[in-house]
Amino acid sequence: MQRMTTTPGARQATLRRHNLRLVLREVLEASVPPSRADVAARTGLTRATVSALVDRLVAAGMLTELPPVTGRGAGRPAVPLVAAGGTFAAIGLEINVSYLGGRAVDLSGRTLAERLEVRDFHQSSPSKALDLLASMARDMIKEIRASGVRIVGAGIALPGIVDRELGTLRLAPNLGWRDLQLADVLTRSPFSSLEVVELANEANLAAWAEACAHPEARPSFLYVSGEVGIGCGLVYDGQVFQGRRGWSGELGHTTVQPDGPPCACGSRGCLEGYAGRDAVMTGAGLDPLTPVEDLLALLEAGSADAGRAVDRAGWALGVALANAVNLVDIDEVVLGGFYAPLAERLTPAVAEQLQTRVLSAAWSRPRVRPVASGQQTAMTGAALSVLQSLFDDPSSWGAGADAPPSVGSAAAQ
Amino acid sequence: MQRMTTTPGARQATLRRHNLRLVLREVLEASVPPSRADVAARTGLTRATVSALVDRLVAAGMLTELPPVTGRGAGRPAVPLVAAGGTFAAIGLEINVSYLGGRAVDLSGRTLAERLEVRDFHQSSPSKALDLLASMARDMIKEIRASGVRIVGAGIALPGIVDRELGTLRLAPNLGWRDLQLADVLTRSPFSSLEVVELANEANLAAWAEACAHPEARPSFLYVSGEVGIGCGLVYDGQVFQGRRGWSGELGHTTVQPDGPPCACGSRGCLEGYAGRDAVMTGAGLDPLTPVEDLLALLEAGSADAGRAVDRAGWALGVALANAVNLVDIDEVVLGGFYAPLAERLTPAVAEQLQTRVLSAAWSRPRVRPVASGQQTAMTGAALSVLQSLFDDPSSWGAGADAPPSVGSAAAQ
DNA sequence: CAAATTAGTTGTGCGAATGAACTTATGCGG
DNA sequence: CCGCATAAGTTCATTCGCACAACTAATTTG
Repeated sequence: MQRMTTTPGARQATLRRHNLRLVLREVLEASVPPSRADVAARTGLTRATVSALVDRLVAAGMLTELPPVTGRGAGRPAVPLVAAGGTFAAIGLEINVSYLGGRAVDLSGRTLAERLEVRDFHQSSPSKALDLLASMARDMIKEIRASGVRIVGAGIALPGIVDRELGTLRLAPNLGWRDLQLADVLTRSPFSSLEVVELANEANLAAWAEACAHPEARPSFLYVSGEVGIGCGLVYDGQVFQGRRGWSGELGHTTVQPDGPPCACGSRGCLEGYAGRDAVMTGAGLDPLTPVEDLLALLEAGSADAGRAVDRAGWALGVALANAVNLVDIDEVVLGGFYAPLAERLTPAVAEQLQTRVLSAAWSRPRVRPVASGQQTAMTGAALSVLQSLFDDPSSWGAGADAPPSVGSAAAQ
Repeated sequence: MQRMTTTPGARQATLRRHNLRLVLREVLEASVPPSRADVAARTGLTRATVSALVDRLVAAGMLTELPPVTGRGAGRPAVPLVAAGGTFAAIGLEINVSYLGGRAVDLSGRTLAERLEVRDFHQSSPSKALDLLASMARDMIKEIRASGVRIVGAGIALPGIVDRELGTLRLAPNLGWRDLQLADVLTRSPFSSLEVVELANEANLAAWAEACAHPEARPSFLYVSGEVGIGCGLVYDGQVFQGRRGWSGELGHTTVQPDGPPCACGSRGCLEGYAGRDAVMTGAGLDPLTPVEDLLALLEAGSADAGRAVDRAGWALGVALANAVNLVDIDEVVLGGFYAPLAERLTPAVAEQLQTRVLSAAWSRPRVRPVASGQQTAMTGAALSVLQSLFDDPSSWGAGADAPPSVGSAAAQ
């Protein structure tokens, strides 16, 4: 679904780039470490070609050979290939309403560093938050570089509408931020030393992380990120659909009841008014800033208010999601953010609305499940989305040149 | 956003296929017939390479050279290239609730043949309608082949949920059809002689036709097809988003009012109940089968009922579209089907809802406009979508082999 | 009419993948 | 314990598409 403005003519270098990427992906997405021969069989390339490409990727520090496995029948034992750890990493950062943090992730998916600052950022000062974020990033970059890891770049997840082309945060209603030119921030201190710096919507990136949790499956689903605001990310065949300018996924301001209560956005009956964190907490008789655990406790204790608030959220979520599913032909919905811990209670109501309101539900019942990729998913997604630029073109990250004849970094003397 | 299940390894033939397609597209999408040198400049390929590729495409009958244009400054006059007419064509067929028809379209976009049978197919017999469609197709195929044109294939547009993988029409509520195995039909008489036969949703294909109307612009919009049912097609950067199984675009069963009137689909408050053709006609005090012109006349005459019905439709459409726009980051809505003639009256109400309900509307007002690609758009789209398979791989349609040394078909002797 | 300019063609060289033969390393059966 | 079957990985000549540069062709300009 995405094509660059003008596809450039393909030369032979394009061929190699393509196949290099193909081989790298094949290894990274495999459920069990494949050998060169496996990759050759799966891609249709010859063993000779794959071997040459793998050698480049190994030399560039993107893949590693594991010790040969013996005992799998006759023949020379295969050398399994896996993503190399400790050579390339990316930093994912996130500003959210209730926390701010960062995580550095390896090509092999390992977390190399992590920071988290839990604090209320409702109506906060952008410059203070951004300074905090920058110093966190600076700190992590220093730590990681010290251990000899090359940093591909950083991605920043934001809970609002981000114009990825211009580097602007148009609107983050719950942070109280509006029309921020983040492009300047990105050309300053820790970020200016990085090749790739990206902004994106929090929900889109969380969806990315969830998609990467099972790369071999190339899943398709709609990820719903329930926080104070409600965003969503559409994953299609393992790829995230980001939209032309990156504004997709504003599920929270989808209309559930056209004559419903007014919303701060100027519309009426938005999903957020029924299923946003504040609405649910308030409906349950809690302070909006209360942690989810307290709500779970109330539900456990059988509180009628809490039950009603959650049921109403599930109903509204179901209505909004049914609209989305009717529109884009997706059969799985993943509940993330603060919906994840509530999933057991939320799922039946959501599923019921999907069942009655989705036209295709009659022969293909949409599934609903909680997120599988853990906490603070968006910052992981931000890191992974930056690593993607390495997957997409390994040759521009050192896998292009011929492998050096031998020892160490004695090249180009 | 779309990738095949497993991308095959690229060999050198892949390179040529890619560039062949690139050159063909470049010529077809150009707003003014380009020369070989123009194409070279735009693609980044060398003039030599482009020349060789163009020669193949000309030999295969996909491109034609126009007489050299002189008087554009110094230098040897350029030979403009255009899509060749009269060598390749595709057949687009459509079954709709109020008509059934077909259209054969040329590579150059010219209509070579056309058939239309206006009749009421509400709750009709599938086999009768399909027989009629098949005989129409047979007739057109014969006529076109007689004039020496090669037929690439046929596409069939259907007003319902089509499973493109299985070749099944799952549900077409207004035809009264359900779970039809069309795969058999497609392996029978006129269709069995064609290389490409495709099924798709009517709205998706109409969106395709609309997208092809301005190929040089690579437009992005949401096409709304208002008929008895309401479907939509998402066009993104000139490409139609068809969904995994082709079920996308069921806008008509999007919820506008969760506790609204029950719909035949089993849900409540579906858009179709407010803005479907039957609802609008009935609301205006007309018989559902009345032609749109009568409704326009009533509006002209100042009928309060008609005005109210259309306004209500515009409001509901606006609500439903706002949800869609919030979800997918599209800034243009195109009104097609019976909404096209009503567009002048409908647009303000739709635009008003979009303005208040779309979160990004504050800084990027969504545009609303009527369709530009004429009547029975879906069958044109069906033909164009089949031609796409030729654009996508010209080499498999005769542009692969080396150009014959000279005269006629005296090759391979 | 010569010089400048641009379009299109020709021929050489390079690079990436192929394919077949080869080397390496194991299991298995006598 | 040896030799054969088997499979992984490597080597090298071949193939093929594109780049590059030199060339020819056809026009405008002065």
